[in-house]
Amino acid sequence: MTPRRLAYQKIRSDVLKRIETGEWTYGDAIPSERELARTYGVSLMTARHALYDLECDGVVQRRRGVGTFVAPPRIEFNRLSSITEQMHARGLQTHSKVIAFELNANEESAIAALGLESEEKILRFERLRYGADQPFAIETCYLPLARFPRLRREALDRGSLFALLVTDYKTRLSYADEEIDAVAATPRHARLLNVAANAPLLRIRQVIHQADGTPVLYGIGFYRPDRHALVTRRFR
Amino acid sequence: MTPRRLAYQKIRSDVLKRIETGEWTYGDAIPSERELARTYGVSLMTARHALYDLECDGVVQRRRGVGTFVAPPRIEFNRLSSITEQMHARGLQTHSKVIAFELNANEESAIAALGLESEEKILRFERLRYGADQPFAIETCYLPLARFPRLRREALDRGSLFALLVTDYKTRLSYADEEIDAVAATPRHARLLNVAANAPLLRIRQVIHQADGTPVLYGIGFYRPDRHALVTRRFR
DNA sequence: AAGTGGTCTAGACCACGGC
DNA sequence: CCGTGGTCTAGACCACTTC
Repeated sequence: MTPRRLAYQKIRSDVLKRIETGEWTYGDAIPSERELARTYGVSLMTARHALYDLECDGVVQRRRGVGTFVAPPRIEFNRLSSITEQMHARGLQTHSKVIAFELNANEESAIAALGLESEEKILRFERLRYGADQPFAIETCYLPLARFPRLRREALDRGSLFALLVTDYKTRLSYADEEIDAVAATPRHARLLNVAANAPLLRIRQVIHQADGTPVLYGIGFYRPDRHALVTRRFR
Repeated sequence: MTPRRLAYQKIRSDVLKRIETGEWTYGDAIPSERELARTYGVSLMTARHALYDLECDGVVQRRRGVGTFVAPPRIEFNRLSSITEQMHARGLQTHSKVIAFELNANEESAIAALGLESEEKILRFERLRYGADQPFAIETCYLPLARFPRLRREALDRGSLFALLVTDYKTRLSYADEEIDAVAATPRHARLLNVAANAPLLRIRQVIHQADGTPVLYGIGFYRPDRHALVTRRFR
């Protein structure tokens, strides 16, 4: 349970919940500032604070003289999200198989990407990822062992790595720098992904940072281009 | 008619100006809420409002118990820019060779991407792009002829397509939706790009929109992954 | 202890939109 | 006209950081 001691956060999350559950949907008017202030027994400024935050987050649109309305659902571009989250958002099932797990890896590229000293221990694991029961990606992750002790292989089998980092290790994920290119499948990759040898694969290398800027994860993923295309929007 | 300056906006823009002129730079403390309130003769809440807005815009960082500071300059990621612009920013020379130019193309994918009727005329051209005198990409562009009449082959040889669209046709470029994957080089691509047949290539398909949302350009690019990687930053 | 940002009150008046 | 959001006041107390 999360402590809800702040009045404006209480209002904020209550409104958010009603929108998320579909009780209020796109275009619906939500209670006015004065009404919220009255029902929650707070001052106008406090009710405003809640609505202002929701407007900044794009959840809500306010029109002077008219009211406050649920904003149209946003399409999130360029968002850092895990495969599990992406697939789930589209209503697709995923699962993974951990095919390698090593407590003391030693790879220069990972050490450099994570900004570590060469003596530090690194956790390395490799997962074969499935969507609709077909393998579509191989991902290798490197994490500093000191930051994530007791991370066990079994935990990875069960669920989302992102969820694990956030809940079990209190990681505040912030951003990822990514480099995307194309490579030919090695015989091993070809076998695991069920494609021809030398078939083109999309390769994404990423360093994920937490809120304070510290790198927490270095990942290399190889994706079957027929099953996973990267979609982005760029602005001028 | 002079729009009356609201107190919090006045504070906001004054602070912004001092940052833009370099009077206050990255890391500097800016006056506290109470100090701003006093010097502008407004209440605390009003000074707070100004600082809160600046924080939302990422101009300023606030730290409880410490103060408010100028935020580090933001790096613009995921910006829509042409190859010419990207290369130029890194101090690299590029040139292109137009290897196809067709006034009345008829390709379903392009017509659909541009949201046109099937009878409309489409301009199609293909360019082989060089960086440091080595070919690294083949790009095919489709544009609605009605929007860009008199676009001549010679103009493309000379300079940047983006510059042409902006200056000669008053196009206000706004955003691009892109789809990125990997494909094997066709024999023709392999020959032009000087790679082995079936070598992996990065493929980027994009629809560029102008400010009013109208699609103005559909492009397919094939990139040698050893000479051109895509770099992005994604935020949580 | 002093100073900072964070939350909150109980009002006020203004600007706007719809009826 | 009434109800809406937008701005603003003059205080209050709390939580946090630094000295």
